[in-house]
Amino acid sequence: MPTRKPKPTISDVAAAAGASPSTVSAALNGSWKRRRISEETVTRIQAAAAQIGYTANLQARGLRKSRSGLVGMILPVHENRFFASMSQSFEACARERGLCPVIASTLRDPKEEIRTVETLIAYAIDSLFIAGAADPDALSDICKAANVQHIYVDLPGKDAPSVVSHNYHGAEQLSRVIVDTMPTQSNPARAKPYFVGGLTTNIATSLRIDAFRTVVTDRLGQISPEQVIACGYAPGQTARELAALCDRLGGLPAGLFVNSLTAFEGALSYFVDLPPDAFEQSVIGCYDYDPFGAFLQFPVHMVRQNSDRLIQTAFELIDAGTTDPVLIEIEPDLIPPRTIYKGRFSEIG
Amino acid sequence: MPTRKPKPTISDVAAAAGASPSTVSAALNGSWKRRRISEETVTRIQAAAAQIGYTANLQARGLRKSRSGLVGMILPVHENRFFASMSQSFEACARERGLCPVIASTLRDPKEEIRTVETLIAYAIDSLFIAGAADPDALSDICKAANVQHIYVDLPGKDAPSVVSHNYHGAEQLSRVIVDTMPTQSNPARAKPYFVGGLTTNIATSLRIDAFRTVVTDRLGQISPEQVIACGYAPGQTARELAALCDRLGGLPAGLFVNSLTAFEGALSYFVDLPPDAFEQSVIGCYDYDPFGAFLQFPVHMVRQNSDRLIQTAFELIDAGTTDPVLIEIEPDLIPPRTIYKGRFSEIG
DNA sequence: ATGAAAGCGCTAACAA
DNA sequence: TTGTTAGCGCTTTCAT
Repeated sequence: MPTRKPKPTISDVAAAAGASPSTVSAALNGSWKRRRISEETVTRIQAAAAQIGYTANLQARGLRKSRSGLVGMILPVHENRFFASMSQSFEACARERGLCPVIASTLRDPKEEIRTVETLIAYAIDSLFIAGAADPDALSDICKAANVQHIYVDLPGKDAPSVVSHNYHGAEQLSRVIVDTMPTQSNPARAKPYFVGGLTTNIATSLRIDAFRTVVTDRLGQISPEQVIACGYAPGQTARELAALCDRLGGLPAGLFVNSLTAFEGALSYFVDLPPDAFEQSVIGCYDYDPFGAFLQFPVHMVRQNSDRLIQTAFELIDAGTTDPVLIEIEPDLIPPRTIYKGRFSEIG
Repeated sequence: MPTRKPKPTISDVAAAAGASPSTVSAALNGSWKRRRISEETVTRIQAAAAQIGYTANLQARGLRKSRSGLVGMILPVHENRFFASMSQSFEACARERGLCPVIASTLRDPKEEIRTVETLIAYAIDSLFIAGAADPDALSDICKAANVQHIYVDLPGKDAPSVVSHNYHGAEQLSRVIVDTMPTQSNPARAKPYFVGGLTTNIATSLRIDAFRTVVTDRLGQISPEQVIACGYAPGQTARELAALCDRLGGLPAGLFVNSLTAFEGALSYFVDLPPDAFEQSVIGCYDYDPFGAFLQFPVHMVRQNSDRLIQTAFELIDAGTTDPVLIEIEPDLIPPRTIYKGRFSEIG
């Protein structure tokens, strides 16, 4: 077992460079311009630091400055292309600003959300981005109590700024393309479009349902409550609900609006057992985009939220110190079936 | 603008409970059992703490104990179902241990990897999990210099324990199913199987290529170098290479082994422009699994790495303080086309 | 059974 | 132009 050599500290550098700790501190963190320290000393100190392999202890710095340099984001799941894109954008924006991103998934569990936010605050994060929380407003309360700057992305909240997709518009477009291209069904039970997935307590979901209802009523004259199945996000649950529905109808409905990728994943696990021609009499759409989802066995219309703009705009608000509950809505895009969207990382991977 | 009320500290609690800071500290972090503090004082202190809404400053604690309670993981990209699953498993394991996970993506850029690891170390992470690094061994050096416990997941490294998928086995199975089910092609140019994606400098890729070569040679008698196109992970690049290949061959090859989901995504963006019958004379496989990829327009054989077991095993090694470069290989699973694997989160989403 | 005091590594006044 | 000092909030001997 090799002897643990302790990490060099600022005073080691001071000793090596023949300067005082505070001078070293200033020389190393850039604040030396304000402090009239000779450029020569600075170079000497930097050399010494490099020489002995000094790197700052960011915990200590954070403690002293009461700014940690950490930015937090919470989201429901990593295994979801939409949230994964949010993470990717979030990281890029955080890095640009010299901040260290901390991303936590909370599985849509309100208790877990609260625990996680408290933990992040305990680490003195400078700001928090909230995506897809089950109980957004509870989180706001915690942040306000702790005086932590925070912002909602993806879902609007009160008491803090929000940058969200224009859920109504997106769902309206998706509903229209579904309703307008639905094949005519010989079986009248299957002639109606259905909405499946999500939770009515989720604001995004409820806006999307509104849009779906309006479009359906507008185009078809009426809609019945059973056409909206907000059975949550869990794939397993969606699979079961869909199976039950198709059982009742005698096949897939002519139109299916799947709300969220996780629900869609559940739908897939049901679809897998269907014969290939089962999809011929249906048109399917999914709110949220996944490149693989775009090339399934049957065509799928998808709505792509612009995670880059969502996150970038949110960062700009945070940078500006915005704290009042403005609401900015970003237009999502309707992506036709069999279209692979080329993201900003398509030359990296 | 409301007055900033500073977060209550341990001495605020001390004052409120009529005790000393050190007693409060002990009472609150559980170390009071060792310190013979009366149960009554403990309850009194806990009450006071709850009363004034005290929560520990984890930065300060970390500084003092030189253990932050943070565990880091680096990976190439979030927008990849395999790595997203790793994140999900990593979070769960970290939380179980009362640790706070910090996940960073480094876009397969060696410089970025190093910068990121240095940042994580500067935040005094207790340990680091390395997944899919472009230059794994450079990271080991940094960790060792800083005395940070670390482990490789997904790719083996030297100088530290590794828990990886059995890449050879996985690729062998995938190659076999491809070669054995390849349709006979009228056009001899298209009769051979191809490997596309990844980098030969990546150990996982090179093992998979070995397996592919061996299987092809074994079954078909020979293999030529041009059958292996290790053009990196970027979707755009894979798309271009594939387009060029199909141009040369006059269509898709009879067998295609796509190495990694990002490469597969690139392949898709080429496939999208092909007529539906273009896939009839080919069998396609992808190393790594994606639920949507499992139900594409054409059947896809996929290899699913067991991220849960990968991460769990790695955590056990870390828990045990293992520091020598053991290599543990976890068997991946071959997933037949049109099979949706039900993960542990299928009832959550 | 509890408290006093020192110090983790850093930065920000304030002196010099 | 640089050094000295105090202190961020916490834990940990060591006294009491």
